[in-house]
Amino acid sequence: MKKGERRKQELLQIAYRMFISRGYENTSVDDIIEEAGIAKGTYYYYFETKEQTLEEVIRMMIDREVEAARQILQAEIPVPQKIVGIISSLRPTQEETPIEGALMQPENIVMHEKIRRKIMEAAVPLLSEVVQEGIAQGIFSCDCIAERVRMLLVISSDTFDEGLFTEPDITVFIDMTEKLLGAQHGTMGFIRDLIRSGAER
Amino acid sequence: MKKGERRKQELLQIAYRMFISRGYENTSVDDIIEEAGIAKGTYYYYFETKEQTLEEVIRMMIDREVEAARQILQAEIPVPQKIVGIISSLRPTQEETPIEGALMQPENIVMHEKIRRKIMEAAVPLLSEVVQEGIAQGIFSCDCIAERVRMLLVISSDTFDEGLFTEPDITVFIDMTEKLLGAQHGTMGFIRDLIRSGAER
DNA sequence: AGCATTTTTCGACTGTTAGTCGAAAAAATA
DNA sequence: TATTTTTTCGACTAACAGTCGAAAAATGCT
Repeated sequence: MKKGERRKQELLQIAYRMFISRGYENTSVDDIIEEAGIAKGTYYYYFETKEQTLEEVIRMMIDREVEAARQILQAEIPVPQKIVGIISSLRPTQEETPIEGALMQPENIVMHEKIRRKIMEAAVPLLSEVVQEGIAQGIFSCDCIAERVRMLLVISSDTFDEGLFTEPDITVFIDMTEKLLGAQHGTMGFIRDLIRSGAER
Repeated sequence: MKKGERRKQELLQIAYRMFISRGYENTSVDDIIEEAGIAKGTYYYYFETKEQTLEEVIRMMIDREVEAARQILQAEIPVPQKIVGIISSLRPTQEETPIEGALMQPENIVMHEKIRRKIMEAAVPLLSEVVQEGIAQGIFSCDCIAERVRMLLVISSDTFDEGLFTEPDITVFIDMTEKLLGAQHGTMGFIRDLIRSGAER
């Protein structure tokens, strides 16, 4: 029962790398087993279907990202920075895709969408907590927190996944974030500088 | 050159019906040709790939919906109603899926996402025009119209495609729509009644 | 150790699918 | 009628996910 667990982790790692770099649809089970140097039957001894592998790969990613997000949750930084920090730590791709980077958007919809949904689930409770904190500090003021957080995530993933970094896009995003949470105008303005300095790199 | 065009339309109709009712992924080319009573080669005489068929089916749907949306654009109704009318006329599924209805969300991501993007493209200019009209009438007040319209579409598709019709979801949606466009509180409140009366059915 | 049981591995096999191709049939044109 | 173009056919290929029974390796038991 020891060897098995190691093998499974190894396969998950390989699948993870390949799904990220070439995309889920463009990675065949044969590709994975060739890379791993095992036979078809061995693969299916560990996974019921290819989709289950994807599911587990995503769970792995999310777990890691949620862990990072929890760190930020407990950090000693201003609430607005926490929000942005958590959202961007839960962002997929970016560092994940070594060089290519864009291979996540164009034709890898299924994986992208599954990730998006899982992140949504994981992020709502975390961010809700931070928003509560913000309300307690008088920075935010709103009801229906979970629903607002959800909407914040939706507009974030649209804006950032789609790579909409024009000035008006950012302006609207900031404006909406502030109004969504009932924050004073300017509260989230620092996002602009963050994106600007991040985009240069 | 006449028979060919008819055949193609016929195939598009069949594909359309099958994609909608069973989903794109669950419809094989063999299913389509069996339904149409033709041979494989004939299908591929009209379409390069299955995906191209999907593309054309979607174009067909969107064209039809955009036509309906244009009617609303020119109608003599208040601007807020126009906005809602256009958005819901561009909504996929609903009437499209005769009985099943839900077959669009669960495991038909690729098609759903392609439709979403196409609708986005088509809807932004239409809605921007209406928003302009609203601004001229003093009902709305905002800059970055295209970006705001885009965001409105994003939150609409999330809220409605996902079927989030709880009271808080609707409240937040209405609130955000008003703030997004710089409308007075209450301007979009009628949406609640619309959803309520629509949901009963 | 020797034997039995469980875990892990193998790879040939099946079935489904998208897509190809050359040749025949049908329609249009001359 | 002859020829050229459009349309149709269906057998074929290649890629793929997933199955299965049997062999090998590891583990436990006495």
